[in-house]
Amino acid sequence: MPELPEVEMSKRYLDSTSLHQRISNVEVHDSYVLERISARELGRRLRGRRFQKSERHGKHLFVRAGDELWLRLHFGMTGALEYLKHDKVAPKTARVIFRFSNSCALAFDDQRKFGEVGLIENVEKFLRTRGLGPDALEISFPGFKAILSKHRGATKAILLNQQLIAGIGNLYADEILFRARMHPASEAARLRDKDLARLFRATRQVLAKAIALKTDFNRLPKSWLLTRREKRGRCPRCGRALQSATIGGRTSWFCAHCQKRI
DNA sequence: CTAGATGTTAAGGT
DNA sequence: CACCTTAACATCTA
Repeated sequence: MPELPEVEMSKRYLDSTSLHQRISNVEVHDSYVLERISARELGRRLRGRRFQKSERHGKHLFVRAGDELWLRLHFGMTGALEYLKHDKVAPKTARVIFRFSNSCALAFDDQRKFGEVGLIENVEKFLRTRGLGPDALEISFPGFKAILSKHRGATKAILLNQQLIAGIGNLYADEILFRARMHPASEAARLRDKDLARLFRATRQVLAKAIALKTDFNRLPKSWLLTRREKRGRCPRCGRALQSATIGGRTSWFCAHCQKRI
């Protein structure tokens, strides 16, 4: 479930496993995930280089491999990284494998192939071109407020719009709205300062807590909606049945009693 | 067998 | 222009 917290975990995983090793080869097992680059070119540009550091923005991960050379990873719906120690065999759905000269490797695994692997020259330029908004954990309250109040539409749709705020996906958006006790369909432009402050606090709290718990769903607090986000799920706060509705094109789960429409 | 699933984008409508 | 909905992508599971 690669939303901001999961991508942050992938960043830390990559940082702790895959830096400073000489890239000896790049195997592309399915070029469907390659973005604007051929398998041959990807290998040609990366071979002989080392991953130096990584940066995350929203759901994107950038790995520096040289001057003006960054690997860009997006995890789509099912993307994940797996470090393969000493020729350990890659998972069947590994789409790209970065082989290191120490016989270890980093696999980009992606069952559903909605992920993206590409090379870019400049992170800032990429963010601009892609039109991504500020990272959900970097944005300030004034910035958050400005974005929400300037746009019409359901609050949840704004939270999900990567061009406005980058990193929040469908699951965490539901949790954020639950913690802020706000109905997902509340008109964003109508939120008052105290509502915005609540929503901002919930955003930071949910994302930070998810990271602190290493995005392990089994360890999420019992008070969270996420663990009950399913048919016949009940509100952890009041015990009433949760409802689902399509908002912003995605399925939303919420408690109609605790989350009032503003 | 069918519907739906964590992400993104294009197309068409209001 | 700003917003909405729907469909599409690939693949698995309930």
